[in-house]
Amino acid sequence: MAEDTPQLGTRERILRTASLLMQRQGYEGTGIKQVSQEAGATLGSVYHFFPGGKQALAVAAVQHADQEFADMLSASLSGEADPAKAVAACARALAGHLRDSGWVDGCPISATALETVGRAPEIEQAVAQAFQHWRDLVADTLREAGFPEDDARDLAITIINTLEGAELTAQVFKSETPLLVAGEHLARLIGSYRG
Amino acid sequence: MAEDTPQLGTRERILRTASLLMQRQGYEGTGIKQVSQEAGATLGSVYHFFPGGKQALAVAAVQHADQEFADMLSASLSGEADPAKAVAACARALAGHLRDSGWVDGCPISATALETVGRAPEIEQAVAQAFQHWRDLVADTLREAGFPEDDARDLAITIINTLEGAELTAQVFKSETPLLVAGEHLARLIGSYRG
DNA sequence: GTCTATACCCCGATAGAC
DNA sequence: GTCTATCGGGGTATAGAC
Repeated sequence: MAEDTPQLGTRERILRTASLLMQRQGYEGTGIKQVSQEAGATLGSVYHFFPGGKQALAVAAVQHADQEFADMLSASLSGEADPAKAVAACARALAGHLRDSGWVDGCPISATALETVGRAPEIEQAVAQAFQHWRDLVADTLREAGFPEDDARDLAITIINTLEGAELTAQVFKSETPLLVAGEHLARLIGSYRG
Repeated sequence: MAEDTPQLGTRERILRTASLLMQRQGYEGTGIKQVSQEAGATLGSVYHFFPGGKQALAVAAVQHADQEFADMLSASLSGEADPAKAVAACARALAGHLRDSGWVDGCPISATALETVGRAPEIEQAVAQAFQHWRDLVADTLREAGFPEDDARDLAITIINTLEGAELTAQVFKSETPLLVAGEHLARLIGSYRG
């Protein structure tokens, strides 16, 4: 675990560590003791900042990951004028990042999502908000490029879904191919609405 | 938990129960004691049939889910002559099944996959084999419909990925929409290769 | 093959001194 | 805000009678 810059506040360090560990190990696989140790904090501090316990920590970690991923998404999407090219570039960026991490840093919240769906409503809601947030960023990009409202909304749904699935598959196969192919297919799909 | 038909062998009961629980709760969230209880077996029986412990049980459960899902996929794909329509029908079938389960029975192995990727090689390999198996079924369907080898292979990758991501998203939003939209977009993508 | 008992460990959570 | 000690429970896994 990378030591975070020491001038970071304790709460922030706990949050980042929890978010990273839950990305890699999921909700059930991540212990509060492990979070406190790798964050360089004590167990008491964790419960001081997150009195709601593990669930509250997970909600905050998901929200933190939401913002981080949204920032990366925005940067990727604004790099190209053509949204089809922008989405393909985004897929390539995700593939590179995944490979650089040794195939462990995929979607920051999908493991937690799958473990808690239908079983921990507060976490589930935070996950839904994140997905909706990312969708909206994509839909906005499409709308600004001139796509009609309905097409933009539907395309945004599929774009996020497909990247999600491709990232999972890329992790399992330890290969960039699923993400790269997904990027090209999504560009093709977007292009098919242009004609 | 539905009581399985009692004439089923103990090993088979354990396997089905483990597969179902890991589908809903993931690998880390599913305990061997819970599996044994809900399967109507004793803890000793579980270790009798799966001396490798929890990891070996998970590998067998993933392989079991692989076969079950492959059967459902084959049935869906062979229901329509046009592969574009067949994939859309498959998405609708998944959506209906997911809804009927109260949004808990999504992809049977993705939770386990995300929790164990890079951390439990044997389970990871079983997951990769399942994904490859499903891909091959789709690729075969496309090839039989006259698609060139390369296109069939790439399309199969994206089709499985997209269904995977759409199922996750449908669970989180408790809505059939992501799967239905994915089905239509995949049909459109397949159609775009028809010239 | 089935069952019970148990060893050993780590989990989430709390209490209370500082 | 930080830290230590600890509680109660559940986790995986094993031993050995039947």
